[in-house]
Amino acid sequence: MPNNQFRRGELYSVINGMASTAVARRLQKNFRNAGLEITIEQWSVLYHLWKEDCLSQQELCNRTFRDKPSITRLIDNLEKQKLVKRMPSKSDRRINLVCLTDAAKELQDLTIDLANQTMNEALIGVNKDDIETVKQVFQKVYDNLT
Amino acid sequence: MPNNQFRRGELYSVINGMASTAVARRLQKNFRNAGLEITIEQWSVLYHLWKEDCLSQQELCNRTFRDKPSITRLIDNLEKQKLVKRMPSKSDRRINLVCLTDAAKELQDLTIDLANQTMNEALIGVNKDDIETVKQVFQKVYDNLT
DNA sequence: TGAAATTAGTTGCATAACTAACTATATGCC
DNA sequence: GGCATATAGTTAGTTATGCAACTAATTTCA
Repeated sequence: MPNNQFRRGELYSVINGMASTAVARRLQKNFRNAGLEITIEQWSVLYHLWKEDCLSQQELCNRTFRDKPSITRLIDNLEKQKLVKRMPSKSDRRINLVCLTDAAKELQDLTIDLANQTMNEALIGVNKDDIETVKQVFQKVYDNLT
Repeated sequence: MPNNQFRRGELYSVINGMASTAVARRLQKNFRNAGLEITIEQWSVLYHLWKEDCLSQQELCNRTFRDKPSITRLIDNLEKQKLVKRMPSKSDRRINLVCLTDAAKELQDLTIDLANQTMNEALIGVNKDDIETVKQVFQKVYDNLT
């Protein structure tokens, strides 16, 4: 199990996503403790659908930074759990629109609360300017590489 | 495929490790282009062994922030590729010491160069103080959650 | 109009992650 | 000494990721 032997100055740890996986693990645990059976990856898809329902799979790829096979399988699993439904687009028969079910709509408030709580726990003692800096660095890194 | 539609101010994207996975993907690609068949996960294990050879699996868990089954399988795969060898510890028969082979030692310089190059590409236009801030925030988040 | 190229999505294969349950060895303590 | 507990590592099952190759529908353009 991970412990606290991380040493400051270890840039390669950034590659391994140390902090973000710690957040992800905690959020997953908080979902489980609340009796929710969704994974954080599934939740991240739902999150974008709550903001805008019935997106194409390609649009979900763009918004969640995943490739197409990943989205295909996440949607497969979400469909099995009856949280989303694939609807063929009327204007372009190549496209599946992914739409929320009522069951998924009911998860929105609770899970977003849990996510906010988790982020608050994670960010105790971190000041707002530094959070802004992290976001800007992430954006820059992402832009540099894509 | 991920594109550049990320919007600033989207904290949940941090959860998904957007930037660190972009770095990981790029490093993986750079390995492949150099004809190296190792994954970045395998490389992260080798990286710690280059700093200190013949660590126990538990110690590799601690240093790479992975759980025990993950390390078991990474070592399985590294052993298949003849890059490490499990050696039973003489003082404690529960322990496997994971030691580098000569083949692995030869990978050190090239792969660390590739990693440095990748980090440099990723960090173009990011100033040193901001990198320090990111590392400190990561450390704080990690400490908060563990 | 019709062939070539592009776009949306799926499938197969390999690697890796997490959880839970397991074996084997070592340690603590009465 | 011997039982309870802790530690090191493995195995099984599910989910997720990355890549390459694939099908089907749409667009481009000669």
